[in-house]
Amino acid sequence: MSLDHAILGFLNVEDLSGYDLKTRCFDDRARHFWTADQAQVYRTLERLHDKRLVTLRTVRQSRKPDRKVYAITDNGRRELADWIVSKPHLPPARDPFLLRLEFSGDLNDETVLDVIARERSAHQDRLDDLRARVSTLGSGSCEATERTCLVHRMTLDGAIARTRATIDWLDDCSETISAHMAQAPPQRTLFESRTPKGDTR
Amino acid sequence: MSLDHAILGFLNVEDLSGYDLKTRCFDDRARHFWTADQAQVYRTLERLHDKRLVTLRTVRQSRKPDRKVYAITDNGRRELADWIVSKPHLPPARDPFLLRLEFSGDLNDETVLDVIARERSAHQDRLDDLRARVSTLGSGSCEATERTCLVHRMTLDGAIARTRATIDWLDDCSETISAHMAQAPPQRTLFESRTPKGDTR
DNA sequence: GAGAGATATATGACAGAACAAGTATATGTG
DNA sequence: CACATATACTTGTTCTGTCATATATCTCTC
Repeated sequence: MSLDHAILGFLNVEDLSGYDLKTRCFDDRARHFWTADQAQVYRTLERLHDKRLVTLRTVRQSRKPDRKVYAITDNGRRELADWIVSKPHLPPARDPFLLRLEFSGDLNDETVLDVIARERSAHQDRLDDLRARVSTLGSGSCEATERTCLVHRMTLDGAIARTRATIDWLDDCSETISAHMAQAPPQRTLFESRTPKGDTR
Repeated sequence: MSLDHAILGFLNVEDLSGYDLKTRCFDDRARHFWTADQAQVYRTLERLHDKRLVTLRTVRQSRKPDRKVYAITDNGRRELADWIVSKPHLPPARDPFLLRLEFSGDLNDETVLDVIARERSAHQDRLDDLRARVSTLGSGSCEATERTCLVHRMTLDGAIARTRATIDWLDDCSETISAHMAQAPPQRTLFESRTPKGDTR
């Protein structure tokens, strides 16, 4: 699965320890398209080592705990390249906000507007973060090859494009509901006043 | 988890069996924002029943297997309403395509263009499906309340907006790489170029 | 010198999700 | 008549991801 290949991908650029992968890669560089927690990273590294896709050397440090530094093998590189060009499969859609929205038909307009506004705010925060990261790119933070730098920039642009589209759509939703409010009479709130239909068990 | 609330949401509209939920709800109506497999649906229904959020009645059918029809309880409705207005949390980003793109710095341009084109095609299929579903909405397929119909339309619009943004961005990526190809000398290929043969991972 | 925080790795327990397969009945198709 | 398909529910297994916690050392600050 993808976490294996994510780790192989980072190791293809440079040798890294589990700690490096967690902090520098997943929490920092890749956080707009993949995340992983520490336990997952360490266990996956073990698995990749068993499969001979990475090698391991222990680096003693003078005044810090030992580091276990992993390096990709030729098998690992082959596995990575095969995966990159393998058949694309879109992950199953799973969007908690659309779920909420779908079921908010019974809520009053003010409540729905508030739910939308809070969702918008979360996406705006994400957008600010993405833009801040793009703005640091030109200024020497990308010391890798030009191509590596280019595709990284592309992933940020992709995340930005989708986030912007989401925010614009949320604004449309707010407008639609506001318009609906203006022309419709104040509504009854169905949620509190449902007729109890169920006997207990 | 969200699946619990998805099921409560559907049951808030009408009583349903596990089979109904799987086929009519998750595979059909909700496939643009949530999916679930059969095992998951049945096990979740059991859990909701244990928690007294739904009730169960068995309906004998003359020439078909019995149906276990579930109905939401007042507790279930309360749980659902609380969840809808609860603090939004954006799910951690997890996009296999961005992962591939990030690590494709070593591939030759033609290969990357092909990977992008195949990804675009998958999104285009999704977009076609979404548009087809929107176009059936006006014509009486939405027999529910006006509000229920409105928010459902909004969820489709949201999925469309994001898919369109993704396709536009993929086109930008293709253009950028084509431009890069035109001006740069033929590149060394660190990876062997691999024939893009489907293989699911 | 006490405590917070960063560096570094590891394990146990568990829930959620995916994948596979099994049971049963009825209908339609070639 | 065999086979596929639709209806309807169930079980087993594995994988993935999350959370909490543990160990150990060093640096910085109050």
